[in-house]
Amino acid sequence: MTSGRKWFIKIFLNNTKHLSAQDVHQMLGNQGLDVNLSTVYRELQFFVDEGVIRGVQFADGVQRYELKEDGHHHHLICTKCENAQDIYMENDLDNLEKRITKENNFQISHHMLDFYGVCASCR
Amino acid sequence: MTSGRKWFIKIFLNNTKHLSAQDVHQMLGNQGLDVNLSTVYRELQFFVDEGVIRGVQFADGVQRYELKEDGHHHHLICTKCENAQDIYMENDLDNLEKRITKENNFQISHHMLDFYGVCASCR
DNA sequence: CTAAATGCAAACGGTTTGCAGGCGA
DNA sequence: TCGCCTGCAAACCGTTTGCATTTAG
Repeated sequence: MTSGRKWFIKIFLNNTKHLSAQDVHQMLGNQGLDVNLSTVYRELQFFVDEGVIRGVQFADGVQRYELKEDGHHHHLICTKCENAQDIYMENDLDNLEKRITKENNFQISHHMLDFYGVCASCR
Repeated sequence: MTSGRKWFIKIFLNNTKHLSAQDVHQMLGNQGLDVNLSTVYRELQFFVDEGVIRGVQFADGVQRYELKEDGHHHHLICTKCENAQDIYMENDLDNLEKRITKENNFQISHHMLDFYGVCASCR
């Protein structure tokens, strides 16, 4: 457990956002920590392998990460300010998944559901 | 309307798949059409601007395209063979969208819903 | 002391762009 | 003819990798 790694955890725990490698790199820089960008990528991969974080993709194709302990949820992505917030749904799409699995003979393991639109503060 | 552009349309009309620029480039090549890759990107952008096709993103971050006239639908993406098929839902998530819009004060314009799993032929 | 973590530079894959020439209307 | 379409090469951006060095346990 190195000092750099400790900072990683702090950044993710203190942040509700969905961070790209560049985001993390910049936030470390803001704290005076001059960590190499490739180290950032390696740390992110490390935490993915450890099951601590998980990658998410929005429409721009950039890889972002979120804490896995936040559980399964979906995103409201503002097309103006680019911010994304999490939303949680009871029962999620369980019934829908069951129906689709049956009707299409396709064994669903998980899904990604993201809503795009304009958030309250951008309207 | 150049000869190359005609081929583009054919490829999309004859194809139910979700094609990346590289896919299209290769398919053109298979037909003996040696179109430059950057031309492919430009054609794709042209058809996006014209409203003929639309970009879609799966988990790998590669930009793919589908015919817009296929209407709104979702995807069943096989994690083994990487193929994606379209599924259509009556009423879609209309009620869900309304509820979320109201509960979160977020004006939803559209959504992306993709299911990941194993398709019939890969099981 | 050893394995893991890091910096650095180079390579990579997908995508975009500037420019010069070619083609369609 | 004129403007759009195209090829080519170079640049770009996010990401990965090899290698030498430093650090933690």
